[in-house]
Amino acid sequence: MEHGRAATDTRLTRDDWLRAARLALLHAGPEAVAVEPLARDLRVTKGSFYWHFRDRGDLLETLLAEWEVETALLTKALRTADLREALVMISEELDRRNVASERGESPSDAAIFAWAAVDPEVARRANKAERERMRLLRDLTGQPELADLFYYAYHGFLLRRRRVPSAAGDLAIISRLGLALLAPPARPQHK
Amino acid sequence: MEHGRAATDTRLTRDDWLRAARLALLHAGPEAVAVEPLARDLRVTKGSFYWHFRDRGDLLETLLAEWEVETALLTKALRTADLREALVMISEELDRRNVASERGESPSDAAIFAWAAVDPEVARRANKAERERMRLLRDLTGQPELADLFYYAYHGFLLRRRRVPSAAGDLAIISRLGLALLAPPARPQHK
DNA sequence: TGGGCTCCATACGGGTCCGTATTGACAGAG
DNA sequence: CTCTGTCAATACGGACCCGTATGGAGCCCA
Repeated sequence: MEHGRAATDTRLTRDDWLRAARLALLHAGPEAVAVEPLARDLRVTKGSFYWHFRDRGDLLETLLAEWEVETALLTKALRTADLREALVMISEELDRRNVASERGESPSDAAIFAWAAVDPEVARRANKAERERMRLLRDLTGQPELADLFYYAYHGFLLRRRRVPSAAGDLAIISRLGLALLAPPARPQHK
Repeated sequence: MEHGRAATDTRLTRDDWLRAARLALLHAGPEAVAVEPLARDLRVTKGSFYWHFRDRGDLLETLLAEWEVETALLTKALRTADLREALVMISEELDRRNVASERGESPSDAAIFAWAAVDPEVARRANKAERERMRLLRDLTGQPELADLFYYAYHGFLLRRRRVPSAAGDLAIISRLGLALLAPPARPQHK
C-alpha cells in the first residue's frame, strides 16, 4: 500500500522482467529470452529493459544464478533428515518448485538442464550442482545404482512434463516407487 | 570407387548437409540448425544449401521425419520378441543409435525430445511416438508403473549423457536394473 | 513551482540470418 | 570439343535482434 505499485501502474520492476524471462526460458528455450520479444510481451519497449539490466547476458546470468542458489538450498537442507523423511521431503519440494516454475516465479529445473545441453558454461555449472545432488542421493540411500535410477527418472519426468502437462501426476508414482525400493518399509532387504 | 566422390572432391551431397545438421541439432539445439552457420562449417556458401533443400524448414522437416521413421521401425520390431529378449534388444538398439547419433549418422532421441520442448509441432509428433513406446513397454512387462519408471530413466539418462559423455556407461546399469525388476529371473514374483 | 529521480519511448547503426536471382566452374555424354 | 546437367559463388533486399544515445513523462520533495 505504502510504496507498492497500484494495479493501474504500468511501470515494471526488474522482477517483472525476470518473470517473463523465466517463462520464456521454460516454454521456448534460451534463444527466446530475447530483449525485444520480451518487451513486446510486456507491452513496453526495450528502453525499459536496459534500465533494469546491463544487457542480455546480465539477464541470463541472473536466471542461472538464482537457480544455483535455490538448488544449493535444497541439497543443504536435506543433509539433516533421515532416509524416508528426506525422500518425502524431496518429492514435495520438487513438486512445489515445478508448480512455481510454471508460474514464472522460480527458475525451472527442466529449463535449466535443457539450456545446459546447448551452452557449455551453463553445462559446467549445472553439472556441478548435479554432482552434489547425485552424491547426496547415493549417500542417503546407500544404494548407488538405484539412487541413480531415480535421479534419471526424475529428469526424464521433467522432460515429458514440459510437453505433456497431464503427466504431472507421475511424480507421485515415481516417489512411491522410490520409497518402496530405496527405503523398503518393514520387510527386510533380501540378503 | 566407381561413381563415388574422390577424397579431394569438395562437392557436397544432400546427406553431407544432413549430417552437419544432425550434429548441430544434437550439440547446439534447433536454433543452431541455420543455413549460413552450417555453410561455414562445411566450408561452402549457402548457394550449395539451396540447391539441395527448398528452404530451412525443408531441412528441419527432413530431420524430424527420418527420426519418426527410425523410431517406428524399432517399436514395430519389438512386437515379436518375448519379454527378456525385448529388454535386451531395446538396450542394445538404443545404445547403437546413441553412438550413431554422436557421429551425425542418425537423428538423436535426446536432440529430438529437447527440440520438442520448444516447438509445438515437434512436440505433437514426438508425443505420438512416445505414446506408442510407453504403451509397448507397459504391455510387454505388465507392470505399468515400473515400465514408466524405466522409460523416464532412459530419457533422464539421455539428457545427462549430452552434457557428461562419461555417463554413457550408465545405460548398462539402467538396463541391468530393468531386467532385474521388470523380468525377475528365476525367483518368483512375490504375492 | 521547479528541480531531481525513476522509468520508458524513440531513433539509430551494426550485425546476423533468410531466401532469391544470377553467374560461374566443372564433369561427363555425344 | 561442345553441350548439358550438377553443384557452388556472389550479390542483393528484407527481416529481426542488439546495444546506445537522447529525449520525454510523471512523481516526490523542497
